[in-house]
Amino acid sequence: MTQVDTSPSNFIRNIIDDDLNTGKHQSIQTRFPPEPNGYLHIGHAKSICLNFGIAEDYPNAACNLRFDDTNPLKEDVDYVHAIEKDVSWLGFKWQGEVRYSSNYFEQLYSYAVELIETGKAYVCELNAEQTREYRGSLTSAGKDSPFRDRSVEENLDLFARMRAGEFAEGSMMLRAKIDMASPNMKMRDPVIYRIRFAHHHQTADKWCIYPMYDFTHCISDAIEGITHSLCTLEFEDHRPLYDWVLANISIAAKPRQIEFSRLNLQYTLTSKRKLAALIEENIVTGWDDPRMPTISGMRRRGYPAASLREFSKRIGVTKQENTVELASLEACVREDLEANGPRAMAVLDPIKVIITNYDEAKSEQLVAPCHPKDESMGTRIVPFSRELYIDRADFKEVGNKQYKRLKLNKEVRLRNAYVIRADDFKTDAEGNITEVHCTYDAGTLGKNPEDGRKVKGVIHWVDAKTNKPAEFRIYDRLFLVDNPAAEESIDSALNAQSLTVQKGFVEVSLADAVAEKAYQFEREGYFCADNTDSTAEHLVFNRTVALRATF
RNA sequence: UGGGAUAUCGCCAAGCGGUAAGGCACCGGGUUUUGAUCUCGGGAUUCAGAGGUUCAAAUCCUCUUAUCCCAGCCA
Repeated sequence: MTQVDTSPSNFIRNIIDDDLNTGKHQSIQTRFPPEPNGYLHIGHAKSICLNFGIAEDYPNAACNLRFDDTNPLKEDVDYVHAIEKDVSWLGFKWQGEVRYSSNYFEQLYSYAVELIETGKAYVCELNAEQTREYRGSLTSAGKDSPFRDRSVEENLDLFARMRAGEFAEGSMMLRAKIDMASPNMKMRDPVIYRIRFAHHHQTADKWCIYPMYDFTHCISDAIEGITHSLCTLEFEDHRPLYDWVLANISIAAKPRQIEFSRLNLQYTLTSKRKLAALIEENIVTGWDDPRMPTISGMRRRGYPAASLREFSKRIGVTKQENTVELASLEACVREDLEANGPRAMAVLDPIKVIITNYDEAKSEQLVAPCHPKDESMGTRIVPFSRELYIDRADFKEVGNKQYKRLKLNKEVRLRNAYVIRADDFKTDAEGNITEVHCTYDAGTLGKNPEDGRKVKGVIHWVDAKTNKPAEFRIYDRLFLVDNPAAEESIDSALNAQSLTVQKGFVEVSLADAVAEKAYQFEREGYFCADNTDSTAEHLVFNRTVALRATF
């Protein structure tokens, strides 16, 4: 028996192993640092699982949740709460209190002053357009700002007055004095403070200057004792700056930034900005629309947190650009739901079945297992009587050999009940089937026909008397193209059929279905009651994912 | 010659000089009161390409090619 390997291996964990083995670090500290400017999505789930996963797997390791809130214009406390909820729901616990970069504004300011004092930062008055011109291009060097050689005293004075609110937004900025000719654009005297007369969700109106990401992140990491600062590939060019800041201020800690590739998922958008646009344009109903790749959307859709963790584990962590197939995610969802979803029956597109040889006054309380393999899930009562509903797709007057369902004059098994034979059917004026008349074999409950007849097909059904009406929301991918991010106009790539609604019935045991709790509606797929719209009076079920279909 | 990164099966991904793991997808067989599940079996003579070093190379060296990222007072 080989041991089940639960902790994944990847190049980052290899680095950590080395750092532990060589004694560089005694324990590991990571952080998950979202900006509270939107909801978390599947891409964040990868990062969360990486950072918190490391914290869980290494001795004395921990992971902080830190809001990188240095741009008050884009942020909101509502996002803070939603993000906390999503991380918790995914099953992770952050160390101590939630952190905010804004907690460190005062220290950040002091370090900026230090940089000025050592001649490594200066107040620049170039406007935005001039700044861009002076920066040069990818293939040509930039040129020094005319304000670059101000005296320390003047810089100190100006910076203090920037903080005091004496200057207009955009009129001044603090820049690190590095190298305007650096081949790395990020090192061409990057802006480290800008003026913003904006209300901040954490610090209110205390500040009118805000530090930039590159200055803030590395220092926040150092303050928190982060050993490994994990971020995505687009920050590779920022690493020299990250190290430069820490090397040029009086802080001892030297966290290491390591970059990994972000997750791309087929047919889905993983950009907060673009997801926000979908909401803006009413293409979806909100961040938690079940079609959204957000954690809250997937939760509402019925994806188990464990399946998202499993997915993160399976896709791995590398520096390679990647686009993961949707099938890979869905396989994780199905695997979890197959094991954990109690079975039930629901008919999404009903037609009536009348069992002509079944007593009108009679009704039975059939007992059905909640799971075909897991007896611990128990059983449920499924009422059976003369009139039932089956799915429209499960009856045909004539069907070929491949069609294993109900055909005229043929038999089929009603799941958890009897074998029936279709004798007749009725249609409406348009020729649509409205009723199927059947006879049942009373000797086939819980056993095969005694004469040895083979009945191949099995179809699901609900009792016409005791059922509960329900709305079913069937979801499909939001986009027709596998890389919607590459589209210049999203609208033409939209899948008009991303949501279809069906009205049908569920078995009575589902009357009090709890929101987000997964069920397998046999032969239909995995469903859960909608956490927003489902009520006892009006049941609404979301199809989380269909069953695998192999015919 | 701006800089930085990446190239292993359709999609992910192990591999770290000793002769190509695994998952998803796919294709076959079996079981089954879910066309589900489960189960058994199949698949890279080959690691972007070309040279080179070595008894031995996906792993080391050289060159080439392709792709991604960087010119916000966003993160």
